Amino acid sequence: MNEGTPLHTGTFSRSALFSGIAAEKHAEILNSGRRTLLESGETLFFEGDPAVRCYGVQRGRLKLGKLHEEGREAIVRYIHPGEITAAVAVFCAKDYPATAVAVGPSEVISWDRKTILELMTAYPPLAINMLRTALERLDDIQNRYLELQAERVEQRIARAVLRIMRQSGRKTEEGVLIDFRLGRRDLADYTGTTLYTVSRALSNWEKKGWVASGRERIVVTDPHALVAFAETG
Amino acid sequence: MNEGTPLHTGTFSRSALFSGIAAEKHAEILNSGRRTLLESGETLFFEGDPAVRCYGVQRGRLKLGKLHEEGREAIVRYIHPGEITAAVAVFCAKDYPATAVAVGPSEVISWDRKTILELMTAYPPLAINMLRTALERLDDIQNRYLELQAERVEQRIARAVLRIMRQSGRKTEEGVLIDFRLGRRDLADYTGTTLYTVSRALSNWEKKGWVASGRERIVVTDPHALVAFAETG
DNA sequence: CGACGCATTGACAGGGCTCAATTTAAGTGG
DNA sequence: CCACTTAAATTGAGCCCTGTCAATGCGTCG
Repeated sequence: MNEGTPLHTGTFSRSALFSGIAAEKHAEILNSGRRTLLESGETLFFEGDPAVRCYGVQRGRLKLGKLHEEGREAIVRYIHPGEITAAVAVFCAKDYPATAVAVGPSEVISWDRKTILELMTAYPPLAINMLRTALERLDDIQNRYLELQAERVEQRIARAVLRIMRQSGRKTEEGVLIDFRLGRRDLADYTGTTLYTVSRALSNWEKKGWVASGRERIVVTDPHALVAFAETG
Repeated sequence: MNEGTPLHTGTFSRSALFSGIAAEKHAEILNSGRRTLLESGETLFFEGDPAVRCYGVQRGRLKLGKLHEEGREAIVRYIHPGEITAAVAVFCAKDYPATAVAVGPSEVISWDRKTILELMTAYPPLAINMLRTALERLDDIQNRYLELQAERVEQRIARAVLRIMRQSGRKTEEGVLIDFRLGRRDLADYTGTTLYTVSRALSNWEKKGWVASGRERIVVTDPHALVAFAETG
């Protein structure tokens, strides 16, 4: 699963989060956090008030999900290296009923509420950068909200595949491979549909030669065609 | 339209945005912005890079909408007094294809990118407070995203009415009145459905005695029943 | 190699969108 | 104050997309 070159790379310690902050301060900020290794499938919880922490992903990938009564789960987003998550849990006092599952072995750095607030007061650019990423996500989810309202399922699935591909694609000779285990069920939970509909869409695209898919594995063989479909319906 | 007592009040100058900042600095921050009066129906645009500004609502109410090809509009949220909007336009360099329409006569204060960044660097709590509200909205829209995925339309409409009621309700002897012009079409754009479906839902609830509605006017006569319906389906 | 989990495919039903025709209410100008 | 205009709301009929359920196939991992 390591062939090909990634379209997009990110490392936490030199992410946009630290722009505007002197390089020698990075280490200080990183050291005030706690490093944790996660094995594939391990779950992080964000509930339990005093102990809430926010997490930066160093290595690996987290699947941020939220439950909505009766077992129906939705995937809110994937958290890639260089990104931070669960800030909501830290800043909005109330419980944050979400869970993050490690997709593959991962490494995270976490801070408790008090520490992160002190760091932000000490380094205003840190607060501003966190604000920027929060706003980017707000924009992202607002767009997905619009799509969910206005577009047909198959179109939404196409957009989701493309979005994930841009974040986690590896260029291979076959096409762009999504380089982590992504099942039909995951895509369904991410786009708000059922695994059956996702399966039908993929079969459909496979016939047209736009993708090649297998068990928890998707390769986009004709990105242009898929983009065209995503945009015109 | 002024009978009854509001459930919820807000003024910009003493909003959560300024918590942790010395009172005498409020005026300084407010004065570095530009005051604008809007008449009902007037529209703000957030595109046009150099001039982008973010807006705080002093008085009145803004309807934040986003277009999605072919005239289909979605209402992202209502901005109430004490809240700020269009921070996305300021922080994420790209265009923010959204518009805010004044619902009733309104007054806003706005800052350009440079000014707001300087203010946040000078007053770290300002950045932290903006981060907090951004995260609250992120949480809000994530929840609505889940609802859109998991719930039936009628249930979503109920949640929307309740949400708006909590923000903009006035207690009258008839029930809780939503104190601004809110048409079927608005509710439909807010919940991702059609005005026909909204109309049917309201007719339905009217028969049950949960609401009393008229032209661009909704009174929730039995909030408990509506809450029960919103939560159980 | 066997068993479990993931994926595929078909049949079916129904929720909600679309379109069209009316009715009701608000606003406007004489 | 009333007639007129215009926009909002209601209601019905039809149909399509997509969720649901069931049966089967297949790839992986223990």
